[in-house]
Amino acid sequence: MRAVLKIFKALSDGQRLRILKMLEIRPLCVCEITDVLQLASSTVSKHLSILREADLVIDDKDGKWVNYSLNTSAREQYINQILPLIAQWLPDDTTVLRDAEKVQAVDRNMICGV
Amino acid sequence: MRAVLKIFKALSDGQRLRILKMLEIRPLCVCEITDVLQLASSTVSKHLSILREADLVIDDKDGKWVNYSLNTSAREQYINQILPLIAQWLPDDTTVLRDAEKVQAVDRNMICGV
DNA sequence: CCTTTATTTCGTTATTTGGCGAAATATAAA
DNA sequence: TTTATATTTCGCCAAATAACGAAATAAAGG
Repeated sequence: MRAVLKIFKALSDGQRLRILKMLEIRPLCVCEITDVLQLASSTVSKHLSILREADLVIDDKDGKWVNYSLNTSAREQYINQILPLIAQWLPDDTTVLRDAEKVQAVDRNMICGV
Repeated sequence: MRAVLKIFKALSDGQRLRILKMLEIRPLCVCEITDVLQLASSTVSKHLSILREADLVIDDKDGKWVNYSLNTSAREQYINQILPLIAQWLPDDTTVLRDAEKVQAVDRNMICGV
């Protein structure tokens, strides 16, 4: 039950849902997500660690960047079953749509460290 | 997004997950659930109202009793998709199994108002 | 080596949440 | 109508959570 609870707790926050929906588009680094959500980078980092602890996302170190992506090949069935559900949810949510547009436009070399 | 968040928040508590797993067996009244979870009835009532607000359960008034059951015919797809997932999760969880045994044995006329 | 950039960790604060008991409500039974 | 039972609402407290900024860590580039 511990694992399931961790997953639902991770999913029960608006910012983290937004992050997951953004990651459906493509992998993102912390500062790209920070730019979209308009939160402190420490806050975004914390959200990502909660998603990672729940096995919903994985992180990939690439030089000074850490790329986060959906854990689409998780060992746990919970993740394999819930991520596809979320992927088909909220297609018309205004916040999610606006975030998606921002993700399309964002370039990490432009926005990070400005 | 509000509706989805409500659902995930409702699911992100251990006692509420236990309640949902118990309701998979059969509809239950507040005092039966109170007996299994060993919480104050006011606390159980609050948990049930959160599950009801999320549309995960429905309540049926029957005299002095209020029977709660899974909302298996919800209008929202979120509910229709997530309840079956939860139904197949945690089949071997010790707490869930112990709760299930208690539900089998419980008789509202015996335990309520003792 | 030193500086810059990206990220994480830590400490603090405000808000939310889960728990209880007492009081209020509703219904059944006497 | 009075009493008993089931449930909900309310007010309170303790614990958990989301947010921030500052400090620590890690890697790139001069």
